[in-house]
Order: sequence, then structure tokens, then C-alpha cells
Amino acid sequence: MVDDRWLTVEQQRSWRAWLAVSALLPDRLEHELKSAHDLSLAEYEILVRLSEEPERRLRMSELASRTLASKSRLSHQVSRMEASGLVSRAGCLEDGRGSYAQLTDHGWRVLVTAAPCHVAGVRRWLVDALPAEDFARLGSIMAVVVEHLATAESPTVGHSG
Amino acid sequence: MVDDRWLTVEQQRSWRAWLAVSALLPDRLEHELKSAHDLSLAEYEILVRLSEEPERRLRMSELASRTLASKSRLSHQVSRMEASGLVSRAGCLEDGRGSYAQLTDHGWRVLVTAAPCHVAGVRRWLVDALPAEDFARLGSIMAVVVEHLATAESPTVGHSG
DNA sequence: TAAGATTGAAAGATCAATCTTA
DNA sequence: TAAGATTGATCTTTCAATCTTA
Repeated sequence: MVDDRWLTVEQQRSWRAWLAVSALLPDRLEHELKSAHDLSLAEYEILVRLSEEPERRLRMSELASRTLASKSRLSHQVSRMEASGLVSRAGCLEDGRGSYAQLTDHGWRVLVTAAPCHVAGVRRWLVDALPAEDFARLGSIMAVVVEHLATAESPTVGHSG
Repeated sequence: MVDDRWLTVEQQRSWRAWLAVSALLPDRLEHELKSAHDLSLAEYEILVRLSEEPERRLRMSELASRTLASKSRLSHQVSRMEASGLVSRAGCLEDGRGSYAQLTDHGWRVLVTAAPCHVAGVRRWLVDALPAEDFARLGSIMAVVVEHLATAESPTVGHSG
């Protein structure tokens, strides 16, 4: 590269390894889940989040923030899942503007059926691919980065073109 | 969850931290690059890979494999970039079936202009967010996982539905 | 006015053909 | 028949606009 403020060769190697894993791993997990259970990773995440709630439902905006999706994306996604019977929508009594995504019985059964496949994938491709200590270390490193991403201000980016 | 073969609470925390970073970080980098230089991350990666070659060009299939994109995705992407003047296509003399993606002068200038912004983002959100030792550790952990993903056979996934 | 949520159009990714040359 | 690459249709995501209630 051309710029002074670049990364060292070693840093660049690390960065590219990160890029590779974050491209390859979701791909692998998605294909496994899709071919065995006709479920995308995005659908799976939504089923999981809903399944963890006492009544198996969550406000749309809360679900969006937990799955790290935009409201718009979640809304489209939930519409598709409604069409395939995995979730349903319900109005919200406490706040007339709000709405709930509700896991259906079918959605619950699909989740229970698919979960072992997904967990096996996460184990196979990540957790068990590493010494336990390294996976734990990875986790705490990621926690630091998440915190930083959530907390720090994004600087105003100068336009140099 | 419902299944025996789940992750421990600690493993699950790690896994979710991973998921969060791999959703938030590319998003952040993409927005910074997009708003300052009207460039997507995918476009940036392609410009970088081409810029590293002696003649600033690469066969389509090689470029696809380096950017971890499918041939189809790369082909569409390069068509768009051709339309915006960042790259051009050229036939291949050694193999009549092949074609090259070639970085244009404009593409080169855009890359040189945008690179500091991208590098600053990678630094700000990842490299400098961690003690140097942790970032190095992350890199070597990722290298192990990449190797595993590239090497190990995907098991035949049983269908239980 | 703002917050919760949805919508439709446009941009991007995926999938299954297809085309051409080896 | 297979490899390199592209295409068109379909599905998903993004973006800006909109609708409704607070």
C-alpha cells in the first residue's frame, strides 16, 4: 500500500484472517442449516430470541435490537416468516403503536428440531476447533470490542475527494 | 434451550459476542467508507486485491477466491464497478475462456484516497481497541479457524424433520 | 414532534441455467 | 465433458418515505 498509516504485515495478516472467518463461518453454518432444515441463519436467530422469552414473544423493536437488525430488515424478515408460519404478529395493548412478534407452535417445533444441527456446526467449526482456553479468550476479546463499538463515538469522517 | 448438547452459559456468551462483532464491525466500516468515499466494503476489497498485483489486474476466478466471493457475485459486482469506472474487463490471451479484472487509474486514485479512512476505522474499532497482545492473539486464533474451515470435511447433515 | 413500525423501490446476493473455449 | 465466466430470475437488504399513536 501507499500510506504511512497502514497496518504492519503482522496486523494485516490478523485482520485478513478475521475477514476470512467472518465470511466463511456464517456461510458454512447457513448452508448446513438451510440444507438440513430449510432455515436461514437470520430466521434461526429470530426463533432463538423469541424462544427465550416467557411468552415466546417480543416487541419488534426489541427483537431488532437483539438480533442487531434494522427495523426495516426485521419487519420484512418477520413478514416472510409469518408467511411460512414460523411466527405471527400481534398488536400491543400497552402501546398502540407497538407490535409483537410471537413464536408459533410450528416455529417452536422447527427450532427444537434445527437447534442440534446449528449447535453442532458452531461446535465443529469454532468451539471445538480451538483449545478451550483459546475459545474463552476469543470470547473475552470479542466482549471488549462489542463494548467499544457500542460505547465509543463514531468520529466525523472527513471527505478528501 | 431444550437440548442436552447445547453450549455452556460461558460458551454461549462468547458465541454471541462473536456474532455481535461480526455484525457491528463491518457495518461500521461500511458506513464510514460509504459516507466519506461512496465505496462499499466489497468494492474496497476488490480494489485492494487488484492494487496488490504487479499489473493491477487479476483473473476473475482468482479475484473471487481471494475476496471469498462466489463467481456469480463477483461477476455482478465487477459489472457495477465497471459501470462506475473503477475497473475494466479484459480478455485473457493464455486462456480464451478467462477474463481479467483490471484496476483503472480512476480506481487506483479512489483506493489511495479512501484507504486512510478504512485503515483508521480498522484501527479505531478493532486494532487499537485491544491491547496489542490481544489483537495478535485474535489473529492467531482466527488463523487456526480459517485453516480448519478450509481443510476439514463438512459432515453429511442428517435431516430429522 | 417524536417513537414504533411498516412499506415500496432500488441495490445487492444467490441460484440455477447458459455460453464459450479447453 | 469440464472449467472459466456471465446472465436472468428470485430473494434479501437498504434507503427514504409514510402511517399511526404518544
